[in-house]
Amino acid sequence: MSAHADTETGAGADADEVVAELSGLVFEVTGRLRAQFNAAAAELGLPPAQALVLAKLSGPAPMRQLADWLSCEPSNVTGIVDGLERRGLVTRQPAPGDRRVKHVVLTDAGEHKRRELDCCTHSLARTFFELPDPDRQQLRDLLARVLTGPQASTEKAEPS
Amino acid sequence: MSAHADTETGAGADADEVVAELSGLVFEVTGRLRAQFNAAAAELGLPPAQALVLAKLSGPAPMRQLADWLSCEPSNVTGIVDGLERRGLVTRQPAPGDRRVKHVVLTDAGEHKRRELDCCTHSLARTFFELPDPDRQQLRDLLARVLTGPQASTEKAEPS
DNA sequence: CTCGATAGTTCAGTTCCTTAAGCTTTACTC
DNA sequence: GAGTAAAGCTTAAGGAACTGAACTATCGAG
Repeated sequence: MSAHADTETGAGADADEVVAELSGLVFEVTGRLRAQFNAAAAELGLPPAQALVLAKLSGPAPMRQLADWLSCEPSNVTGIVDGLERRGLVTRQPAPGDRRVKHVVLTDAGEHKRRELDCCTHSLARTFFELPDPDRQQLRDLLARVLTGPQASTEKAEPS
Repeated sequence: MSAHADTETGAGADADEVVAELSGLVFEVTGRLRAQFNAAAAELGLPPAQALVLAKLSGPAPMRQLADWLSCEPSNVTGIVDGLERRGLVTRQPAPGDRRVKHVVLTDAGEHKRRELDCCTHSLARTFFELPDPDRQQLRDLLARVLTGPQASTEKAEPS
């Protein structure tokens, strides 16, 4: 793999190579994860995107927010929510205070299905990230820091 | 959150909670990553799945292998490769030795586009995983271990 | 040679997703 | 208050992704 182990850092890597490897790994991980999630969703009779929405939907949320969650156009959300509604898992309710917005809310069946899906994804994560406990916590912390962005990472102790 | 903090591990977590958090984080990370990758692909005039194939395709590979990479049905691959062929990025060539299989091989334009895409994904990974170097290496190592599966994870020091 | 498995394709049908209108309701401005 | 811009959602048209079933062609083993 590392044809030019030029530096003597021990781990055999300048930053670019680490990034390249990371890129490849992330590709692979997300690919497998997506496949397994889709399979789990299909098991419950749900298409991928609809399952994704269901998983995210804890309380009533406006359509617009779903579009943000999915990083897609609002017009797309219409179809996905249509699907969920057809399956009886959500309903559209007029939002109080602003008659433009419609809130997507879970039905009882939707709540139930959501719990099932949640259970699936957790057990999926449990078997997928088959690591000793401390490593799992470390992975969690690293990912959390990645999500919060480059923020308090350079400073070690905040100046209080 | 942790209603039953029964153990006193200090980090406030029994394994289930860590897994639950990990599940949520991974959801978020993969979602954003997918969105950014799709955007980068669109920048190069490529639909997501075709970009995915292009990124994976280093040498000639039979259709079947692509299906495995994408975790999808072979019939789906036909369409995706049709798209890449229409764009002049790959060609289908009969495999020597077995006249059933067709190899998907990059054209010159395909090689070029692939390099562009590679460059994009690397710079994407670089900015997405904005962490100090040692943390980045650690993340890489953890992901690598996740991919290789539950194998030499219980032992700490390899005998080498 | 015949059978059964394997590699690809085609076809029909669903889902996802985007752009470009359009409609209704709000918010801003004069 | 009237006029206008903006926001939230929907519709319509079209491309791309994906599956399942049926089909062709090839390979391998008996």
